[in-house]
Amino acid sequence: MTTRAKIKDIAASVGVSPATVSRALTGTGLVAEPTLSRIREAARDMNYRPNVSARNLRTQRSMSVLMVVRDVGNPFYLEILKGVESTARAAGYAVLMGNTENNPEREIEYFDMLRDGHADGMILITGKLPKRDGFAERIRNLPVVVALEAINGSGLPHVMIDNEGASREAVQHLIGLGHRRIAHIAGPVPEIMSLRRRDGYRRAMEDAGLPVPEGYEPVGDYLLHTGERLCRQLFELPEPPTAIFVANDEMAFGAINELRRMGLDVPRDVSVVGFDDLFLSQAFHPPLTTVSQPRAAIGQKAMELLLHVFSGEPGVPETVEMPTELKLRGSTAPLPTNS
Amino acid sequence: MTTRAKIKDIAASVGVSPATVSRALTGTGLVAEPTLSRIREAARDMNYRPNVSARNLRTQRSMSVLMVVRDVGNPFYLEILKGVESTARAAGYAVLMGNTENNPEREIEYFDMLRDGHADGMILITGKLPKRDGFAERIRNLPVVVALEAINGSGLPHVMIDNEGASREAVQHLIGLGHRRIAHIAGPVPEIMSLRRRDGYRRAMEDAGLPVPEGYEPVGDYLLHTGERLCRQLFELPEPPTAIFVANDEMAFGAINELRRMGLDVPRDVSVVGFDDLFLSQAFHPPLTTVSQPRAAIGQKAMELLLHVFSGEPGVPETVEMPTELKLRGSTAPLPTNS
DNA sequence: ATGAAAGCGCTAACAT
DNA sequence: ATGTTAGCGCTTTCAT
Repeated sequence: MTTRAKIKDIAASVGVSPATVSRALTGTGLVAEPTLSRIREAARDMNYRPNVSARNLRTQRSMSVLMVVRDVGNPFYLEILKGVESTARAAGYAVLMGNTENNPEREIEYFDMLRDGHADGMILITGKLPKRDGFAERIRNLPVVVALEAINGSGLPHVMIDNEGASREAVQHLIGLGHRRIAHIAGPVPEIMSLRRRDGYRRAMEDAGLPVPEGYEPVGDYLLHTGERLCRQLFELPEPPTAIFVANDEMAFGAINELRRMGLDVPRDVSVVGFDDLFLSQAFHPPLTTVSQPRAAIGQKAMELLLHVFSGEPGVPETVEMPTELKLRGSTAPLPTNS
Repeated sequence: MTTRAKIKDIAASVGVSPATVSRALTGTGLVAEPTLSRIREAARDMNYRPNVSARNLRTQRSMSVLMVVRDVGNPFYLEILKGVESTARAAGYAVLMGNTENNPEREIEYFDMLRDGHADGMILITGKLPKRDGFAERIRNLPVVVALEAINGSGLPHVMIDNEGASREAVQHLIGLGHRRIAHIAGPVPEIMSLRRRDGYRRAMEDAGLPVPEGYEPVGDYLLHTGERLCRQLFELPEPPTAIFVANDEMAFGAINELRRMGLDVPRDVSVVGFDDLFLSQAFHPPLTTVSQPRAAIGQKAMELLLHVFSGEPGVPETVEMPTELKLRGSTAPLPTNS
């Protein structure tokens, strides 16, 4: 490994000034044809690569974006990352991944990275901001786009799905199958996303004139075992449900496993609908009927929004809503007429 | 957002030279106590953050590492990333994620990023290197660590599991349950990892004096539907197996679903063992008996190896082997004695 | 169309 | 213990 070639080396080798080499290689200024080719050739021969630190220092941009999630270990975010990444790459940006683990300190660290020049912009998928005084104001004009979960009153552009509408559709599907005793296992309830999904459930029930009995809306935390526990709880009620709309797939898996343990068959005895359409939802038994989110498209859109912000052009939309799709699979069935 | 404070501004405000400020803030040189505190205070007041481009340009390091996988969408890599990330952070490094999608061109791009100064080192989890002439030689001395899959003859340090030993143990478990007709659904076979797992299967069979009949080693590609297809194929053989060792969980899910479709019960009629211990393997029905890899620990170890390389100290081990664990769950059962 | 020169913000010799 | 100075590699005025 010889020492790295610098722009000066190319200049010397071709017999021009460093400035000309820079112009030729960045394609910005005009360089005459005989010189241009010779410079490009020399660069290739010498295996030249521009030093990003030097370039970034000079141009005051890093050509990187930061995507911050609350848990890198969650496969859900990966498809979003894919969408972000491909769009970013196409525009010449690298993507850095950040992981907050729900720790506000770490969120702040990532905002700091933005200010450090580590990245030119950020895509936040964390559902909340650090509760520092004046934090929301301080970041209002930072190049940040929020994905997946709204952040109350942050004023930042965000790309979302219609959680309430999608939930309503899911519950309407159950109602259409003849179910009347439909329960909802909710997500962690102070969070906007969980509330929206529960709103959708309530709305569908109300529209159909169906009651939501006491105990039909247990609150969970999106984790497998909680799905099991809350499902058991539902079936200890005097009038257990015949169908459950669960706020995410992971808890839905738990619920289905618990039903099986209780000797109930899904979908014959109980119908279950999830939300997310995880990688394995169709491999599950029974294949899960669930709300599918266009994850890659959400990532793509978020990155497009960020590029729009970068461009400095006006008219960045504050909210972009992406369509969802209710995937009808094997975990839902008509209510037997004699039930 | 006022304009960003620079080191010069702090120097002016405190009444010292920029060099002193730098020394105080980096903690490197000794700065006397009255000055030190005043500088720190001023930095905090002015909300100072060092410009990374400038620092990197000067120090010739980026304090970032690159973790490159072949598919960010695969949840399997996430736990590894977690291990890498926490270790990297503790050492002051940021982690960049790269995604090759099995495209050699993109792999080369990431190697280029290393040379660009984008990152100081790289953790590769791709199982192969671009087949450029002389590529292996060119990178031999680069700060690169390979994780999870060996790269034949790359000479790079790598952290692995004992694929052969773990597979052997898995098959021995089936043998111990009384199974004799044991098949193996393999991974893509030119790849080392698949070969090792198959070797482990063969070794266990041979040690037990069991035959591997024609057609008992179909070759797959780690995908769900392939698991289904190859499983069906196995049961079209004159003597179908009573147990299957599948090279990864995803194909194992497919196999189990296919068995159910064929009216066979797992584990009553057929036992199935997987490899990976995915997030949902214990939520699956039946819960999958499988080989668990210490993913976070693998990531952590890989990063530690990279830090060792950075340190310039000798004695970087070429291979580190991490322990696996066979998780006994519900997809395996003793062979009925009258079978 | 090309060159000369300055400077992005920081750190590290070298001096004192 | 602190200041002076130079320079990391690049891009970009400003000349010509």
